[in-house]
Amino acid sequence: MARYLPGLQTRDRILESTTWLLARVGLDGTTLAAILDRAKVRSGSFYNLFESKDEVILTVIGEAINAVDPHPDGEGKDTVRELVDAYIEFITGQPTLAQIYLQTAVGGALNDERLAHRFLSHHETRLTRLTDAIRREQKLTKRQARAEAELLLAGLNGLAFHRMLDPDFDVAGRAEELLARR
Amino acid sequence: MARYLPGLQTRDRILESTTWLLARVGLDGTTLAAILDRAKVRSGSFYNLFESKDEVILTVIGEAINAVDPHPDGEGKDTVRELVDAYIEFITGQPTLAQIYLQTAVGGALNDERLAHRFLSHHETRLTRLTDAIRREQKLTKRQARAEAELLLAGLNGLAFHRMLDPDFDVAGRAEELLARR
DNA sequence: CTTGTTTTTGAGTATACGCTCTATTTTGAG
DNA sequence: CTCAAAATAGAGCGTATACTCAAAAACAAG
Repeated sequence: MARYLPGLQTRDRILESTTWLLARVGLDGTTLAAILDRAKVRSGSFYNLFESKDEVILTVIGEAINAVDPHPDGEGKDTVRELVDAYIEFITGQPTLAQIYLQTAVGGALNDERLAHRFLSHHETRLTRLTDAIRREQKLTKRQARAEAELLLAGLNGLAFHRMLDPDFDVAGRAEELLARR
Repeated sequence: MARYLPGLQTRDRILESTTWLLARVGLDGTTLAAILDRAKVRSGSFYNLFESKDEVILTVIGEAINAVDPHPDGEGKDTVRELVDAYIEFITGQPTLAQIYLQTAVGGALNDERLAHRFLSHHETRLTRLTDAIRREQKLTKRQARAEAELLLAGLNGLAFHRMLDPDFDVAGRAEELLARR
C-alpha cells in the first residue's frame, strides 16, 4: 500500500483519470490501458496501489454515490429544501459524477453485487430522510409522506436525466416549479 | 441476407436473444458468444445475417426507442392523457425495453453517433408532441407549455428510473398524482 | 432428380484486455 | 550516509472477444 507521498499522488492521478473516463466513454471504454495512459502510470505501479481495475471503478462510483448526500452525518435535522438543493447542486455542480450515478442506477454496474446493494441502501436512506423531512414540515401519515418523497425524488431524478440529453437544461429552475406544486 | 424461412427464423432468435441479454446483463455482458449460445446459432450463421455484433445491438435498441411512441404516424391528434398512458404502458408493460431505453439515454451507447442522434431527435419529437397536446388543452404560451411538457416528461422518466431500483414501485399510481398536480 | 442458392458449421485468426513478475530506481527515517 | 521499504517500469502471459472462411448441409424452384 501507498505510504510515501509519490504513491499517494499516483493514486490520486489514477482516480482522477478513471473518473474522467467513466463519464466520457462509459464503463466500456474505461479500459486499464486508457486509465494508465491518462494517469501517466505503468501497470506495475497501478497494481502496487490497487487490487484490480474493478476496485478503482467501484471506488469512483462509490464516491459518486456518496457525493449525492449533503451531510451524511447530520440525520433528522435537514429540511426538504436542503435535501433538494443538495441534490441539484450535485447534478449541476458535478455533472461528471452525476452521470456516473445515473448510469450505475440504470444498470451500468448493478451486476456487481456489492455495488448494487450499496446503491439500493443509499437510495433507501435518501428516501427515508426526505420522508422524515416532509413529515417535520407537514402533518401527513407516514404513508402519505413516503409517497410524497418518492414523487419528489422521481421528479429530481427525471430532471437529472433530462440534463443528460440537454446540457443547457435549466435544472434548478424546473426544480423550483416542482417544489412549488407540492 | 436471409431469404428462406430458416434464415428469417434464425434472425428472430438472434434478436430475441440479444434483447434478453441487454436487459439482463447489460451492454457489457452481451457478448457475441452469449448471443450465439442463447440463440442456438454458430458464428458463421450469425455473420451470414448481420454485418456485425453492433448492428444487432443497435437494431434492438432502435426498437426500444420506437416502442416508446404510441402511434408514430398520428400527429397533432393525441391528448396529454394518451401520451402519458402510452409511456406508462411502455414502462410497466415492456420493462425490458424500457431499461434499455433508459440505459441508452444515460450514456450506455451514446458514444455511437448514429444512435445518439436518433435518440435525441426522438426525445425532441416526444417533447414537442407533448407540448402541442398541452396547448390544445390549456391556454398557454408556447414557452409555458414547453416548460410544462419538460416537467411532466422529467417526472415520468423519474418514475421509470425509480422502477429500475424497485420493481414493485407503483408507476401508474404515482403518475396519476403527477397529472393531478398540473 | 438436378441445380443454383441459401443456411449452417466450427476450426481458426487477430486483437485487446486485465494482470503478473522481476529488475531497477526512488524515497525518507535513523 | 545507509538501508529497508516503497514506487516504478515494461516485457510478457493467459484469456476472452469479435470476426473470417472454406466446406458441408439444407432448401426450394424447375
